Amino acid sequence: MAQTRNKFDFEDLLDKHHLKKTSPRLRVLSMMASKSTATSQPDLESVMNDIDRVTLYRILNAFEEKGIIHKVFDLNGTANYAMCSSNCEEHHHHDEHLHFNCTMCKNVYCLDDLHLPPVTLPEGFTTQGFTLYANGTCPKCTKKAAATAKV
Amino acid sequence: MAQTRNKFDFEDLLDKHHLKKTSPRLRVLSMMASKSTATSQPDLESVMNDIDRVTLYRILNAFEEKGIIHKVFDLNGTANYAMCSSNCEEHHHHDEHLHFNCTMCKNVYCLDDLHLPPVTLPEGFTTQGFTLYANGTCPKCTKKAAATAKV
DNA sequence: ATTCAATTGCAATATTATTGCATTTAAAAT
DNA sequence: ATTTTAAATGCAATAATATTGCAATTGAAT
Repeated sequence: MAQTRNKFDFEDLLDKHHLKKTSPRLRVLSMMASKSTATSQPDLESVMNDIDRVTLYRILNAFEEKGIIHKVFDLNGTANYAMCSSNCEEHHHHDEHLHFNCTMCKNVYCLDDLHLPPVTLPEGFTTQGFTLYANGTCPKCTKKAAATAKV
Repeated sequence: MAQTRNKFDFEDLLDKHHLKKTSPRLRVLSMMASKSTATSQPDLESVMNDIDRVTLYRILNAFEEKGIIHKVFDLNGTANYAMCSSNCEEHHHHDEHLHFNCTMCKNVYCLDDLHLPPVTLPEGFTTQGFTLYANGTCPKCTKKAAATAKV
């Protein structure tokens, strides 16, 4: 479930990272925070079509560098962005949770609670982090499919 | 280690999938099979710069559809391609192994032997498959780093 | 209120991907 | 072996996506 955040949370967040509180930035933040899934770059663009494409790129990059959001490519290679959980630090993301990519609605769910079982790598490989992806059908689409099947 | 394959293996492979044995296709296959890592689209393009870009796209798509290769996006969102292990079927890939993405050389290693520990998804999610990514330093780059550090 | 630096938006450019079509090539048929 | 046919390639055009430079604007500090 998306955390409930208000305007002031976002302003504080920007302050904390020495970013100016501008309207495009606040809008991007509130859009992302309102959703339970990650938001794809195309979606952001079409919803915020009055914000310049380039500005959007720059906002997303800035947020990512500051550790406010994290970027995750879905299984089709499109970039998706989601708010970082509190323990993300600048330049060092902790998004080692499960990314569930629904093949029907394309949404990417960040399932924070699910942590990965430990994996041992072959000799010589050292790792900074893991990311687990799953693809399949999300609850919403499962329901939808069941509903249409009944008709 | 890359399997040793010869020209005839590739011709058989194409035959099996009712694809004509053309020179561009055979070259793509032999390039991919000669490497122990997946090959990025940019690399393919620059090495095979005499093959038309469009042709390359079409070859890769055809191979992927037939289950000859699989496509994996590295952590920067660039497409990488690797030969499928024998148990890939058309339209249904079995690439549920670990994809190790080296942050130094950018190479993607398909570590087939490493299978994933079972993961239980939250209620409502049904999955078709998992993909585990790791990023870090591969054996080659670790050696390289050690060598330069000594100097 | 004024100043200054950060941020935005626009224009231009670069990179990456897709589509249509004429030409070529591999395989099938004769 | 030659001809025929369908598949595959390469080129040109276009679309979609990403990046860079710069002038105008805006938020925050003075």
